[in-house]
This record gives sequence, C-alpha cells and structure tokens, in this order.
Amino acid sequence: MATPWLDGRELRAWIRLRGVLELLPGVLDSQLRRDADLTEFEYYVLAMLSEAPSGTLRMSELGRQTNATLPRLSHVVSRLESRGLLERRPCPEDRRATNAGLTEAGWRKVREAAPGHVVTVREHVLDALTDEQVDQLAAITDALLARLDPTGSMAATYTRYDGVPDAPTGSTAPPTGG
Amino acid sequence: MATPWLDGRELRAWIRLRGVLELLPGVLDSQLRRDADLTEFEYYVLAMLSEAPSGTLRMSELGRQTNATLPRLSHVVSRLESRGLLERRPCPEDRRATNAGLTEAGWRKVREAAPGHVVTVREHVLDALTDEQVDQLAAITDALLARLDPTGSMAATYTRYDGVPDAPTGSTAPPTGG
DNA sequence: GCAGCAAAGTTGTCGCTACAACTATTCCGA
DNA sequence: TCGGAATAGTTGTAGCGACAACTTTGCTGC
Repeated sequence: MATPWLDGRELRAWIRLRGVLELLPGVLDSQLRRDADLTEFEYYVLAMLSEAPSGTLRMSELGRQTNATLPRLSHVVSRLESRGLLERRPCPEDRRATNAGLTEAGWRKVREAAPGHVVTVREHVLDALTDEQVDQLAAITDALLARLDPTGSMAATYTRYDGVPDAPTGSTAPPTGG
Repeated sequence: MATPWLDGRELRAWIRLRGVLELLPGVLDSQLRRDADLTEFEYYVLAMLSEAPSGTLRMSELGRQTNATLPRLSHVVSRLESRGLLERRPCPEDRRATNAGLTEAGWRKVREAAPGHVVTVREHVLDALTDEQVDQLAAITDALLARLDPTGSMAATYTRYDGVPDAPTGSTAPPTGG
C-alpha cells in the first residue's frame, strides 16, 4: 500500500496543468466581464442556446452542454432572465421540465460578445500551440474527460472525434443567426 | 477585422479543455474535503510549505508557488491559522513581509492528506494518459503558462524543463519530513 | 534626508458556486 | 391503478474568491 508518489516527469506535467487550471479561468472571465459584462459561464449558457434550434434548450440539456449542475444553472439562468437575456417557459411535453430560450437582447449580447472571446481564446491558448499540439491537446483532454465524467452525463460538448468533423457545437463558433 | 472563428480541430481541443477546466477542480476539491477537510487550494498551501526549508515561506513567495493573488492567500492563511495548521510571524529582515510556517498539526495534516490526493491525481489524470501524452501535456501546459503568466510572477512551480530534473517542487511529491 | 513611488500584506464587501432540502411530475411494476 | 422510485427543477445557506481600498515599510533620486 505504498503511496505512488509522482516522479519528475509526472510532477512537471501535473504542476503545470494545475497552474493552467488556476490561471486560465480568471483570464477568460475578466475579458468577458470587462467587454460584455458576462461571466465566462454566463457566456457559454448564451452561446449554447445560440446554437440550439430556436435558441431554446431544456435546462438539463443546457446543463450537460455547459458541464454544470442543475442548481448552479438554475441560479445563473435566473440572473440572466432578470437581465432580460433569456426566458424560461414550461415545457409542454414534460411538465417537470423547463425550457430556456434566448430573447432578442440575448441574441444581440451573444453576437456582440463572441468575437472578443474568440480572440482571447486564440491569444491565450491556441496561438501558443503548434498544430500538432492542438491535436495532442484534444486527445489528452478527451482521455481526461472520460475519467472525469465516465457516464458521459456531461458529454454533449466533447463528442468523440472519429474523423468526422463535429457539428459546430462550440462556444467559439460563430453564433448561428436567429 | 473578420473574427477568426475556430475550425473543427481547434474547437474540439478548446471545448474539451474547457470541460476539464470545469470538472477537474471539483473532483480534486471534493476528495480532499471529504478525506482531509481541506480545499485543494488549502492543501497546496500546506504542501508548498512542507517542501520549503523549515516549513516556512514568505507570503508573496507562497503566493507565487500556488498561483494565487496575495489577497486570496491572505484570507486562506487566516483560516488555516485559526485552525492551528500554520502560524504567521513577521519577517525580521523585511518588516513589510510576513512568514507563514507549518505547525506540528500542519505537518501532520499534510502528511495525512498527501497519499489520498496523489491517488486521486493518478486516477483522474495521469493514469488516463500514455507516457508520451504526459510529456506532451507538460510541453503544452508550459506553452500555455508562458501566455497566461508572461512575467513569470507565478512561475515558481513551472520552471522550464531543460533536461535537468526539477527539484521536487510538487504538491504531490512526498512531504519532506519536518 | 526627505519626497515620491513601489512592494508586501490586510481587510471589507459583493457575487458566485456547492450542498442540502424540497416540490412537482413521470415512469414502472404488480 | 396505485405506490414507490426516479427525474427535473427550484430555493436557501454557507463559504470561498475577486476586487478595491488601505496601511506600512522599503527604495531611489536629488
């Protein structure tokens, strides 16, 4: 039962990953907060809606696509609703469920915010890597997500890549118009 | 000035990295909270101290090694101090500075908590990757940190690897005894 | 030897997230 | 068809982190 301490190689990878975990969210948050008065998470809520048919999604599906728990999402959606960026409506087919849909102001907001966010992601992530590293990163994060979310209950956003391009499911794809 | 939208490859890497950013901290936090009544960040504060001479470090240096701002660190150190896990003492050489040092209880706590944390890191990160991917991850995160922290003001924990093994500077190296 | 700026920490407040508890539907089996 | 479990979502609360404001000490130029 000896503890399997990390060796030098493992330690380097882990400590640096931990650094990224600590620093990257803050960078993304502060750009969006400054330029669009949105949290990174709030932005993704709007972005995922903007890519759904009619800009509408069930709460639970929205939660999966943003990797969020339902309580967290519910609070965030309440705030966004009170700001007039989206609306809640009861789902006719399942009376337990709630649909969240973008309002006109929500569409505008996400279209305004998207370009700046993409630039930030490029500057701080993609531009730092070679093409090869981008693919390596996709494979690595894919493997990690399989451990972190084994049931795939939050899998919507990282559908395995089998050579067929994903449908544009990104936060950082152009918002598909109304 | 057209927005440089992400293409399919980039989108996959990014969305998955974002998923890891969202899910991994929670996994680490909840294990440590459950088994050691510590936040992942609190654990790293103790761990970094445990690897410093005499278990003592200046606040600002501790902040660099944990990738934390000073206000955040100050709050956390206050809590840990009130729990008896470390002590603050004014630094004799620079009267602006404060040293934080582990107490006996702090040493015990970090030694107790370390094995479970290492196992969690292995299970959810390293074991999911091939040896080659571990090295790729180190290179990728190194490149990202260069963008996220260009001045290196939080660089202590990711000293570039040039073929010379780092000194054991990890959270996940065995706590070097008192 | 002092004016002014930088560095090191601390503190207060606000907002977000995790967790637990709860309600309301739907599904399933006998 | 009815009782129990699972699903979908909301709400209350406590705690952590970001940000701004502030104090104290050290450094530099003149």
